[in-house]
Amino acid sequence: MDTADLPTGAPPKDLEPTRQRILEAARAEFAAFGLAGARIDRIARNASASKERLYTYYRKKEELFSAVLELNLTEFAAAVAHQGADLAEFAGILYDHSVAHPEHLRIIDWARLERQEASDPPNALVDTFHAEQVRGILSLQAAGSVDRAWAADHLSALVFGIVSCWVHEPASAFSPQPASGGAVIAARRASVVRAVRRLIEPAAG
Amino acid sequence: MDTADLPTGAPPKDLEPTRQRILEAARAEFAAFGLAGARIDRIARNASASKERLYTYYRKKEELFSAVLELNLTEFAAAVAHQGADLAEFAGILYDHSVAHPEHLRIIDWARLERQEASDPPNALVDTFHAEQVRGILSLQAAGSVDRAWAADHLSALVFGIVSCWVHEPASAFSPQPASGGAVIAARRASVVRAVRRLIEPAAG
DNA sequence: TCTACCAAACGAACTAGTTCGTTTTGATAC
DNA sequence: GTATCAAAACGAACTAGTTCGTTTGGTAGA
Repeated sequence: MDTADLPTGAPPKDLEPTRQRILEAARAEFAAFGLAGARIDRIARNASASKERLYTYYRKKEELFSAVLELNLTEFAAAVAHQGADLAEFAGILYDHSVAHPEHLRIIDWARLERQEASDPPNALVDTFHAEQVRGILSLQAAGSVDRAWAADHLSALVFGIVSCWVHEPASAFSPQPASGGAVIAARRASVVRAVRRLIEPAAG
Repeated sequence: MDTADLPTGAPPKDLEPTRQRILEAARAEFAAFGLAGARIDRIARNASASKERLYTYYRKKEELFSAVLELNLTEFAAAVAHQGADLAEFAGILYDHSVAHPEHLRIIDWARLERQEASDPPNALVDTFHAEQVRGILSLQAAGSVDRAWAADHLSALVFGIVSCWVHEPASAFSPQPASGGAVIAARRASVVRAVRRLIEPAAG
C-alpha cells in the first residue's frame, strides 16, 4: 500500500512488526469471541502492544475485524487454490485445511452471523473465489470427470457443506471432547473424499 | 408448578402469556444478534413487557438464552422426527424445515460459537437427537436401503452438512440478495435430495 | 529532534440487573 | 352492583460494572 513510496534509503525493514503482531492477536481474539465479544484491551495485551499503537494502525474495531477477515479469506483461498483435476481430492485438501486452520471457518461464521450487511473488500474476495470454483467445476464437467447433471454452483456449495459438516453439526460441535484423534480425522477425511466422489461420478440414467 | 394447589376455584387460566411473549421476543433477538449482541431492553420492549417481568421469569440473560435454545432444539427435533424409510427424502424434509425456520440453525450456530463450554439441558437434547438419527441409519443399513460402507455417524453428519450447505457457504451467506426465490429453493432442495440419494445407494465394489 | 512506542488514566456511552411506587386485572365477598 | 384483595404488570429511575476510543506523559533509538 504505502510501503513502496518511501523517499530515501529507508530499507523496507521488518514491514511493521507491531502491526503484524496486532493483526495476529486480533485474529485469535476474533476467532474465539467474534466481533462483539472480542476485547480491544485483550488484543493489545496479547500483541504486546499498547492501545495507542493499535488505534494508530486500525481506526476502529470493525476495521481491524475486516482486516482479519480479509487476511483469513486470502490465506484460505491461497492454501486451497485450485489444484489438480480431481474434485474429490480437492475436497480432501479443503478438509485438511479446515482441520489445520479452524480459525478460518470460525471467522467466516462470525462474519456471516454478526455482519449481515457490510460489503467491504472481503465480499469481493468471496465472490472471486466462488466464481473461480464454479468455473473449475464447469471445466471438469466439460472434460467429463464430473457428472453434468449438477448445476455447478450447487455442486460447489455441496462440496463446501460436506467438507465442513463436522464443524457445523451440532452433535460434534457441542460435544465435550474435541474428538480430534488423528485416526478420527483421517477417517473423516476419507468419508469426505468418498462422499464427493460419489456425487461427481457420471451416473447411469 | 404451583398452579395446582390453589385454595379455591382459581382456574388455570392462560398459563403465563407474558412469559410466552418474552420467550418469543428473545428467540427473535438471540437469533438476530446472538447472546452477546442481544439487548435485554429490546427483548422486553418487543415482548411488550417490562424488565421487571422478564427478570422474574428468567433470572439471567444466559438462562433466557438456554430456554430459547432448548425450545428451538425441541421444535427442530419434533418437526423432523424420524419419518419414513428414505434418508434422501428425510434430508429434503430437513431442508424444508431449515428454509421455513432459519432461526433454528442460526441459534445453533450462535450457541456453537459463543458457548464453547456450557452443558445444560440443550446438550442432552442434541445427543439424544443425534443418537436417534444414527440408530435410524443403522437400521436402514441393516434393511439394505443404505450402503453399509458408511459409518453411520459419518453419514449423519454428511447429511446435515449437505442440508445446510447454503446456510454456511460464504458465497451465498454473504451475498446481498436473499436469493430466496421459490424456484431457487426448489432447485436446491432437489439437489439436496439427489446428493443424499447418491451417497446412500449401495454401490458396486 | 523525530519517530515509534508504552503504561496509565479518563470520559462517554452502554448495559445487565435491581428497586420502587403505581396501575391494571380478575376473582371473590358482601 | 360494589367493595375488596392479591397477583401480575408497568415504567422510570438507579446502581454498578464494562468497554470503546482518546489523551497524556514519558522512554528509547536513529
